Amino acid sequence: MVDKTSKTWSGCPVRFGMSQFGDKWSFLIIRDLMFKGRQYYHEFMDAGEGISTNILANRLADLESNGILNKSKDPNKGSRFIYTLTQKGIELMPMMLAMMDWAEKYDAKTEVPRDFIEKLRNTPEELQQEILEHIPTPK
Amino acid sequence: MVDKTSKTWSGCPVRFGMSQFGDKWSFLIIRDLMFKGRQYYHEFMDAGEGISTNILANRLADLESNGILNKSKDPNKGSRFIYTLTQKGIELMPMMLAMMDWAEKYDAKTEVPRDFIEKLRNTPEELQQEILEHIPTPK
DNA sequence: TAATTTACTTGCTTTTTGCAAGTTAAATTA
DNA sequence: TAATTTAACTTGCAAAAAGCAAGTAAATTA
Repeated sequence: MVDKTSKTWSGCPVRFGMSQFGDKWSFLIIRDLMFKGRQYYHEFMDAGEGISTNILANRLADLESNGILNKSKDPNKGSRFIYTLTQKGIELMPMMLAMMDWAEKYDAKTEVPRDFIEKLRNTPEELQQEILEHIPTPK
Repeated sequence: MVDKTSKTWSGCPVRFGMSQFGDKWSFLIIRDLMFKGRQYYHEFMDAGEGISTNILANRLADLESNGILNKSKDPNKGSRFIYTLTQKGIELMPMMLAMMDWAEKYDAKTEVPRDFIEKLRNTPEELQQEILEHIPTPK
């Protein structure tokens, strides 16, 4: 799990990042929210990564308590909750895009759509704006 | 447009990133190599994060086998090894800088030098070049 | 050549994760 | 309106990983 107890995180930004979202599952949840349009518990479960239900619940709670995502009732279906990125979460986009740029370069198997990667490298601001417009926000 | 169907990105770049450096300790080691000038085993141990020696050895081996860092004998002291970033590792810099930018914004306790953060936000290319010039490379 | 330095490895305990089954609350169906 | 289903978890236990302390091995220094 992400370390929350270490007294010594004050100071370093990388250590702060790790304490807020510094594990595999958190990154994948943020990816789902930011690029895949997923916003329900079962959608994260069914994303195909193999996350366990207790771990998903734990990470969602951590990310919420860190102010990276927001949990609210689905107005159209009261038995569901909707998870969305907060502004703080949305602003992780440059980091995520930088990671994707790197991965596309070094992993032959990575399959980011061609026009996505071209926009990322040629007109990143435009791409970010476009993604932003498609990210659901809490109403 | 941004993909939301989850069918594409079968080789997901975020997942690839996680498989290559996706844990707290790996990020901190990369930070040490990239920004702190650390390059010896004992320097990572003494960085003050509290990493265990077996975990450090494991992460260094993983990062090396993933081609992110390079291990070689210290020509000046044969009982030491020198760890340096490869080109692949160096190219994680934009991601690391994006994380630092975010953390500086959201963590009151983060203490990135003011001119560093200003350069990061105003002339990022220049900053990257500057950092690059200070990163030790394998001889 | 004996002691020391540096970089690990090993064995054991504790913590975290993964897996399966169980629970709860809201919505749908009978 | 009672019974079933759906969605989002929680719980308990086994397995894996991390943390801790002590030990080892290859150079280097005395």
